[in-house]
Amino acid sequence: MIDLNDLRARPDAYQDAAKKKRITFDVQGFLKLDERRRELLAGVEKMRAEKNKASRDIAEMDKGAREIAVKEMKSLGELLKKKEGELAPLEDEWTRMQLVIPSIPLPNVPVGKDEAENVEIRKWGTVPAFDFQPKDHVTLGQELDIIDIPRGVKVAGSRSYFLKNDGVRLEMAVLLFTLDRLIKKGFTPFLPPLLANYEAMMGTSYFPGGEEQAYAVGVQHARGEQIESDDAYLIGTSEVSVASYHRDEVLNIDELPKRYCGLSNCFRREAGTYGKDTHGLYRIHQFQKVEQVILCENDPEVSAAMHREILQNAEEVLQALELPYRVVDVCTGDIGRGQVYKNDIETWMPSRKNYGETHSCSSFHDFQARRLNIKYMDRNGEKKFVHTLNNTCIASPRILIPILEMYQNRDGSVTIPEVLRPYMGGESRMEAKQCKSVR
RNA sequence: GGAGAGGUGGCUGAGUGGUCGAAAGCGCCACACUGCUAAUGUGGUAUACGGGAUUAAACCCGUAUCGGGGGUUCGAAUCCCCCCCUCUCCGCCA
Repeated sequence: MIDLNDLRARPDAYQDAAKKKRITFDVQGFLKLDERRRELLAGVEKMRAEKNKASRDIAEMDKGAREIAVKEMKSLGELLKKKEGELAPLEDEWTRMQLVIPSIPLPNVPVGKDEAENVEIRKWGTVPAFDFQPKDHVTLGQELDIIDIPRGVKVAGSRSYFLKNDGVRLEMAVLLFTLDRLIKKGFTPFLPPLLANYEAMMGTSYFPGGEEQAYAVGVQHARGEQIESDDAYLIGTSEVSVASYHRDEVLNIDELPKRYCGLSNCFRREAGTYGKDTHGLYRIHQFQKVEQVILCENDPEVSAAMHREILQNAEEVLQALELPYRVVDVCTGDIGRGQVYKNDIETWMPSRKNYGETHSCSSFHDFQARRLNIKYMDRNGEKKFVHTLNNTCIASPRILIPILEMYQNRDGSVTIPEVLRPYMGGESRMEAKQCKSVR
């Protein structure tokens, strides 16, 4: 949600933002509605004021006068109801439209139409040259008996998988390693609810717009008709739960910034991606992620510093894992409705012969905070909306793609990254046709 | 799922039909006092929307909001109905 006064003051800036973000939003149309609403509202409020005043007067009247006044009040009440009836649909539309007004991207965001126009800002690590024919993570996972995609599909449909044996341990290792690092840096860890209500989905700005990407929780009859539903959605990221943690709260400035991280399963319907990234563990319905969430002061410089911090945290994890990556400035066409600035980190994936997105670092300024109604008390006793930011710190099993592929050896075994070994009983290799769980 | 109690401002907590947007306390802000700190005194302090004055903020008026929605009434925090949530007890259960 944006500041309406700001929209009224510089409508062109918002129309421009919508255009650059490739979001359809008719600013002039909204302003017309806004004006019409104000007109009607003024009329309604005037009538209400009259009615309220008359009501107060009645209290001091004697019986006879009161009876006459009450009669007059009834007809006034009916007129008012009619006026209110005219206003109501306008108010609904006005509220609905406000939720889809995009925020204005920061000046340094490159203008572009889609992800192809994202701009690389730095690279780390060296893309490897194998002196043997490398395998992809699907083959490696199969041979090591740590990933079973066909049976995942059998049980849960497309884009499903089983991790087993060391695949389980490797994923847990990666998550725990990352979580521990963040905790050491002062982040408060959360295992948040995996189910969130509409308020949380809307507040973090996934709704309206992202409904079809979220699994809604309901009870369906076998024939498919909905017989019962809950106001609950499976989260696509713990950002939803963790950022909503302080919804409707007023924080103390001394508590800021809040450095939070959530470890959660993430669920995505991936509607509209048929045929895209169908191979392997890249695009799947369910995964696990350690997500960083920051609430800080309403100050662009402070939140910019926080943005750099959480971006660096993620980069440090990849560096510790010795995985080559690059960081891009996400262009206006690929940035979300609410984000004012966004970086993606893409990690080298040998089988794709390319960098693949593994992290996404977003600054929202007060866009989410307005929806979530999260404020803080300034030093002058003034209440302000916080700024919110979030960034992936690690997401698995997607990160297993580069780990398995980068660390594979000629004999089909996979070396366990050094920093993960303490989380895997000190072991250093995963070898084919061995099941360590029964060894 | 059954029975009972309850949801009021940043917090605690009064308020059962008419200046109640709401007592009191805490917290916070401003000012005063005071070697500093602490303490004390005085005043201020909900949010959103709309209008007016000014235009860097301050200010004035109005409307709505006491979990959410609907109803009764000239008038609702207060009465009625539905829903949501919390607590206690019972049932069921990983």
